[in-house]
Amino acid sequence: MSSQELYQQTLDRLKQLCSAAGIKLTQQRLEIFQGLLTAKDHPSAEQIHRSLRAKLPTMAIDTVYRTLATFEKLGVVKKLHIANERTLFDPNLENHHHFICSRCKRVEDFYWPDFDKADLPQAVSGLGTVQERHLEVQGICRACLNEDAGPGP
Amino acid sequence: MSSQELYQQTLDRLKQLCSAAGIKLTQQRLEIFQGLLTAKDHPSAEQIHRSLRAKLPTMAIDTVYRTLATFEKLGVVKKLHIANERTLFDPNLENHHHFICSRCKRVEDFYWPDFDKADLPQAVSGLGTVQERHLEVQGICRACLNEDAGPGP
DNA sequence: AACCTAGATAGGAATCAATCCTATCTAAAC
DNA sequence: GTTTAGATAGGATTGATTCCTATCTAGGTT
Repeated sequence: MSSQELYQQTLDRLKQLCSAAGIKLTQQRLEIFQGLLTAKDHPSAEQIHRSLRAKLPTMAIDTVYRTLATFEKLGVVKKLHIANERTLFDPNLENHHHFICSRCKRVEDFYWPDFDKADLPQAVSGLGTVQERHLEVQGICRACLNEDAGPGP
Repeated sequence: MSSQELYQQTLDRLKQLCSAAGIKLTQQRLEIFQGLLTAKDHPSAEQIHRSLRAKLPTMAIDTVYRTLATFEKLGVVKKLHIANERTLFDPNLENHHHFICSRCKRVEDFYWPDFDKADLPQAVSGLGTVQERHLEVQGICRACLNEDAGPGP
């Protein structure tokens, strides 16, 4: 698929989402949407703002926050709150979980379909109805482990 | 056990923790420690500050934050980051998980020892070494469900 | 029991993410 | 093209958290 076609597909998808929600398809929303889809990690609002600055130098950070909040309602992103990190936005819509490096704070996705399907313990049903589950695993990532090992003496 | 004995036990525990870490046992640290142990929920720094104001009217909010950070290092509390909520501090040291009401944001603990012991999927070991796991379940709590039902017509 | 001193606190100032305000702009319906 | 409800820009504001520094104190010393 050409990049022209990819662009068209992206635009169509957002057009569809916006019209379904009854909101306008603005240049800003389109750009932020594209920025999210091309992001391979979990960007913060400020990262997105910075990455769009070259193309749209007048875009306000408030617009990024507002648009991300809108996208959250549309189900395009989910908020991520990691200790000592600013709020991150996850454009990965598939059901997934997070591995967080307690040293460098990098966040990696992983999948565990068997767990997603498994029953939760009795105790939980007593607390209320469940909408979703998210597993957060803390540890040290490969990169940081390699740093520890370092070059030999 | 009398409340006098309970107090003594609390004081001994903190004394031990502080001397092990080589830090001073101050009045403020003791009070915040006690406030945490008696809290049945997950208080914010400001809640703790408010609850101690009557007894220690000069305590600075900064001291609460600093002390909670110290306690986190000592392993006395864990930080909790819930969407759209201020940072909460969890004094529950047992291995446990959280049920978060997406409506009222109340956080409830639950336990799942079988899951704590279960193996994580292959994918995770590729990402790094695991230190801990925490399951976050979102849903609607009993109280909010009852509100929905409301009084009949 | 007064003395020392490294570490701790109080109080106010500063920071920083996030949101609000409002005049202006624009997508999209007519 | 006109209209208008909803959206944005840019600056101001809020609110949680942290920093600064003069003062204080826990806990070891004599």
